[in-house]
Amino acid sequence: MQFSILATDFNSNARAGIMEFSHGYVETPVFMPVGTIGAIKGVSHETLAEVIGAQIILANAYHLYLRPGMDVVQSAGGIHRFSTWNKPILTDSGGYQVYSLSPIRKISEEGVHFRSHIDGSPHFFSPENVIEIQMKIGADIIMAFDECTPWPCTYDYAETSLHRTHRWLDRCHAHFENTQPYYGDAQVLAPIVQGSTFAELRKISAEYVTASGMPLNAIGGLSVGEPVEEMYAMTSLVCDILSKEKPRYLMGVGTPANILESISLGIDMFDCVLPTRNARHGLLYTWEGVINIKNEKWRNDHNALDEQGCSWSRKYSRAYLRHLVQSNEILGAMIASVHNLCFYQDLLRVARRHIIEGTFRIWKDKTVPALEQRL
RNA sequence: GGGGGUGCGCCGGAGUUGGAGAGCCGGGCCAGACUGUAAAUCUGGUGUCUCUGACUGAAUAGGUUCGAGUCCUAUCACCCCCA
Repeated sequence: MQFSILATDFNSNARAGIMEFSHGYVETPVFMPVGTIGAIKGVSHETLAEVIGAQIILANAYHLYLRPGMDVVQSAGGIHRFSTWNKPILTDSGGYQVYSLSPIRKISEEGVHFRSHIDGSPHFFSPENVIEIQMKIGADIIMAFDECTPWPCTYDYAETSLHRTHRWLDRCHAHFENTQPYYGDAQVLAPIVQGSTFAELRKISAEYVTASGMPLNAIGGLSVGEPVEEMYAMTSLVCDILSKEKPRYLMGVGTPANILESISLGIDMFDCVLPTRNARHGLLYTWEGVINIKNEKWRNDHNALDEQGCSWSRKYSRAYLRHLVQSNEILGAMIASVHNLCFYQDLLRVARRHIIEGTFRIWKDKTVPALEQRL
């Protein structure tokens, strides 16, 4: 993987760059739509590439491992061939599921025993087999196996978890170095900074991750319920420590405003379920603010969803989308998802342009309040 | 025209052997939540008011009773059967 920084903002830590993978280029800062099971819910790959213009997407090792299973993905020749998405893909390790499926798992030094959320069957994830699974999936970027700590959590818990995550990182690294890619395409392993909202722990973790010398670094364990100020504080602190020459990935973030603020702190990569999940629940993001399309006030609004949006957003009306979402029609979820992903894509594209022009900070300060309006 | 049956919330069900209803379930509707997706999910509201509490309410009008959504009478509406 190659990463080049093309421009840096004058009044913030924002930077614009480009990453090169065996499956293509990715311009940063970038938003990666979340396709947990190898599909962005409700959005075809054609639409994703041609209408939305996504450059890289996420998939999840935990979910693909449980279903359809590694045998299927491997016999297809990896996730790119299996899904027909031939641009870069990042797989999450399942560390987040250790957090979100906490009632049905048990963490030990060796790894995590858990039950399938699908059929209750018992399974075991270790740093080694999670790397193995992700190499078999064949994503361009694979994530270290970590524990995403819940918020709030005690200092002691965060510290214990943090050191275990670091030991797991070393095991991930070792297994990664000793394994050849299954499909001949280069893969990179990304370590994850943890430490909850404790500055001291975040610093230790950022230094540990930096010392591991990997080509792309991630920040995890944020946007799990903590106040946004704490999220920004931790992100800022960690960005100052992580290598400036390497891409920084803030996992699971966030709202449009979160993304712009985090870019200004030095983040290059984002992923979040909000644009797709909220789309299915009727929330649309626009430059003027957030629209709840289910609200009665749109009932007879035959204007376009968003005049500044993509071809779909300019074509379909608010009243029509309200009707579709109201009726629980699949097409409603599809249109809303495409709209939101297009908006996120646009947001990042405009942000990048301002970074290159050196006007990011000013533009960001002016834009964020508008993004947070409710329409 | 005769006989029988049924009437309560926006809708559909359930239920009430004369004994505490603003009240069960589902739907609709109105809002809210959602951040490395166990999520096309979840939560709340949905008679009126001067709203931490009151008031009105079981088709309508009477009646019996300590007490009526429940029993009686009349009227109205709808459904079924006969002519």
